[in-house]
Amino acid sequence: MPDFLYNGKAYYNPVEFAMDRLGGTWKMPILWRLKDRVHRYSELKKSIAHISDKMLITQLRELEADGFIRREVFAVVPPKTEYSITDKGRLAIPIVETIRNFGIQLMALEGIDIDDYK
Amino acid sequence: MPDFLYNGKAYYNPVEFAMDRLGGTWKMPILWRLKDRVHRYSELKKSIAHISDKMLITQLRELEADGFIRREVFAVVPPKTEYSITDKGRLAIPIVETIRNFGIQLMALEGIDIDDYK
DNA sequence: CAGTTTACTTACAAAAAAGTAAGTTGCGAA
DNA sequence: TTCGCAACTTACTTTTTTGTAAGTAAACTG
Repeated sequence: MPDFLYNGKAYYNPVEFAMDRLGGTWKMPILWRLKDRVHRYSELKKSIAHISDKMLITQLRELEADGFIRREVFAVVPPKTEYSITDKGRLAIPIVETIRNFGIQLMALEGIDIDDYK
Repeated sequence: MPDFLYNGKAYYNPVEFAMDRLGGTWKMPILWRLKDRVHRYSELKKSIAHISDKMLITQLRELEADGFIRREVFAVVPPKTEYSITDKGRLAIPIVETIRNFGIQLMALEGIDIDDYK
């Protein structure tokens, strides 16, 4: 397995490259919400339990920098910002779904109640 | 999205549950090797560039505790230990492959050379 | 009896990710 | 003139993950 550099960072394999973009506690939950419809910042905040402003905004910014989502600001007061998924971001949805289904499968194996996810 | 507890830890969604088991720098590379054949500790060490003894052994232990791999010790000197994937671990392989393919796709989009992974 | 081999183990340090809490902006409403 | 709203921003701390380096065990070899 050869190494490669991207934006000054060394990666050892494609899994690491992918997870550097999709990984962490919050990115996949965000993409999962945006796959169905546009969300305002405050809607994401309400929809994703436990996330703090700091985490929400940093993850949104990183997803935007990676081209997975797009941010549209409206010049109104109080402010309004809408986040939506891009075509590139849509490429990630099947992967998120695969991971999610695997999680549900593992949860079922461990006897964790799954009904909320069906 | 409801929370749930497992082994004293709170999870917010199935993705987090799955990634708690498959995530980190080394677990998927290990499973990816074991999918084809049994490996001795030293073979994994040689095969996975940059991994330290500490990381290799801790990740192997966690994968074993989660039932994804199995460890067989031979009573010989110098020691010999073989690691192999379990049926449960095999369930993870398609997920690893999906993530890996997505990583390759992203790398291609960024103009990173992909030939080594085909 | 010192050296070699393999699979670990341990202590410690560094880096990365995540969390907490408080503050900022601009304007329309009360 | 103060208040509230929505979308951030900042400073700081804690937690988690990863890395580094050195050491151990047990038996066979020369």
